[in-house]
Amino acid sequence: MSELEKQCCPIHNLFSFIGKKWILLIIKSISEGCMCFSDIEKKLEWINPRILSSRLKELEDFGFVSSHTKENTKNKTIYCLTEKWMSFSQNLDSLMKWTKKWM
Amino acid sequence: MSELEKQCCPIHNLFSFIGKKWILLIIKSISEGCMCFSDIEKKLEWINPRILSSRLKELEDFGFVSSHTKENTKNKTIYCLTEKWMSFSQNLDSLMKWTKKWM
DNA sequence: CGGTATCCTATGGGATACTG
DNA sequence: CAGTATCCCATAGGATACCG
Repeated sequence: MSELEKQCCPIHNLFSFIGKKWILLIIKSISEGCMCFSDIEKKLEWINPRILSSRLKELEDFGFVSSHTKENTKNKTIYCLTEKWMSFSQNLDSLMKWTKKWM
Repeated sequence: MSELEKQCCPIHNLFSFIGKKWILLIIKSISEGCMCFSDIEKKLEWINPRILSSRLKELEDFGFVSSHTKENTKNKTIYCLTEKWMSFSQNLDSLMKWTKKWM
């Protein structure tokens, strides 16, 4: 990998991940409070369950979402945002200001 | 479009655009100084000319790159970064710090 | 309810050859 | 040199049906 690529790679990975379809909408949904699968499905009326399932896994792998399966409640899994996302989201304010001015 | 989508859309557009393959590498190349097509091609050794051409157009449409065709020099077009990119790039420092800590 | 499986199409983008 | 044209394949993701 060239020097150029080394410099760009982490930012590219970050942007291409967050830029994926549904990712931000899913995060925004969960940001209103931890949610189970069908809650998110309802919020994002047109999402395909296959896509939602795979996005949630990707979000977990990336570290922006954590999932917890509640005992006793027959497989009820809830999804929450992580510290990693909270930390990242601090960058969003200035980015949103930028988009308002330039996009 | 739902309220949720309205909130996320500009950021999504921004991230999905910058997250595209080659976009950051092209920008990084040009950031060393305005360049013509073949200069960028040489820097990014493995890029397909069809892709480079289309990415440069997208970058122009997005407003991150401007192109100027020099008279007298038979179709020599040079590509430069714009104010819009310069303004955006001010957000990159904190993002890079974030990636160093979290990715 | 909380997902998986299957199918299908559209788009992305690489390889290569070509043009003014 | 500065792209464009053609072809081709892999992946993304929507539709729908199904399962424990």
